[in-house]
Amino acid sequence: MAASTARPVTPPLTERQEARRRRILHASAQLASRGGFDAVQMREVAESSQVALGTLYRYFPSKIHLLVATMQDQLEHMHGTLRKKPPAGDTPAERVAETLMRAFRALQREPHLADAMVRALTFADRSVSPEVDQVSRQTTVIILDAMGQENPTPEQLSAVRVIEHTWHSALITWLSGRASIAQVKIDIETVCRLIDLTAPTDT
Amino acid sequence: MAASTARPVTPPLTERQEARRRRILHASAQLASRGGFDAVQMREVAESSQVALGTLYRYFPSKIHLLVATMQDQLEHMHGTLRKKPPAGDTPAERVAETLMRAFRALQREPHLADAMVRALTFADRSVSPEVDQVSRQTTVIILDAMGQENPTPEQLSAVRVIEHTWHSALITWLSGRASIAQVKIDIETVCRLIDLTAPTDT
DNA sequence: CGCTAATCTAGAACAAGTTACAGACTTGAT
DNA sequence: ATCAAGTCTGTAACTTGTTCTAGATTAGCG
Repeated sequence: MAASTARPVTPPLTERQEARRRRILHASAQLASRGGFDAVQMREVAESSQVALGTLYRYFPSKIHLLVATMQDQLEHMHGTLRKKPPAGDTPAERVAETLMRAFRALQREPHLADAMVRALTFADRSVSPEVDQVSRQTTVIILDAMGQENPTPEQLSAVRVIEHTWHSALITWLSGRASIAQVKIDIETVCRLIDLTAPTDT
Repeated sequence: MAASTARPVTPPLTERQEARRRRILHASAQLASRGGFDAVQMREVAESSQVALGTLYRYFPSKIHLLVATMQDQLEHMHGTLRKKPPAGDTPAERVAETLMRAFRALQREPHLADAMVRALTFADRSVSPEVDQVSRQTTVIILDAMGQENPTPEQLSAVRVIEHTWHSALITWLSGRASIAQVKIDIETVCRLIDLTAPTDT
């Protein structure tokens, strides 16, 4: 089972197609950076990226797909950036918390973009599951990286999932103005303690 | 401070108005129970509840407001139900996990309704913050109830917030088919361990 | 009862996501 | 170079959330 894990239907894009795709993602991020989720209007994205509306929909079958893809794109960036300066904490919990806080600070620099991406991510329905899952896997990798765990136990994977849950939901409460930055920090630090709970138990 | 904690602008409703409000919420829940978020169409809600579209919007200024209010409504129900049979676990963590799993099973009985409510909750923007906050407070009360904690420490409140984060986000992953029921159970149990971490520490 | 303000109704109108389609352009193979 | 298949463009249409308006109804008050 699980022959091709990723895109089942991605006949390699030509150069111009790749360029179109980039233009679209760029326009999406740009519009999102201004007014957040609402400002990413499909007609505007099409116009900004010099592509017909129908073409936009051929590349990204819905606004949600587009924004989730935008998030994938940004995540890759971020992972690259984070790799360069690995977190310095002594314990896995500290390093994960530090990593997430660093990501959080990056999001704070573009709160509108964060709004668009995170709202899309949590609003996505089943039709976007593969893409959302991809984002989730990418996030998992980042967290495991920070933990410095090569072979996580199932227990640790649960902890990582819970951390991701908290991460997404805490972002939402922050974006909708119901939690302060300080509170998000506390929540992240709190949930990261779960790692200590599952880390040195056995072997 | 905090004179009127709740609705600042709620001149008491007449009987007929109260009835209209109930009809609307009922129609909303009913439509949601069928097709989830998408099936709750404002025109249909208006028609089902025998109210003009404009009136619907006077009562609930957006679809999201309506669905969040529907969730408040359902939460009250649930809180009542949960009260009757308090959880039987020995530790606070067990009792909270048991309570949430009970709530989860209730949601499983109406997955479409759950979809509509949870999607609305996480998609809500700042304009719905008061209402979403109300839901959050209600959830907090339910969890604290299960813990049996009268005077939670700030640390415990953080743990509760993290549990709520996990609860919402885990529901989302389940609703969008990216996590199984078993996985949600594990995540809930995992995060509830945080309670042990913060419970008997001091005093 | 009769008045006035607020509320409700029916329905049109508008906004943005999505779909549909006819014609022009590209691509790849021969 | 030519042809067929697949893409892209421009544009209109459709859907559903939201807003607006004019006229009916209701509620509270003298």
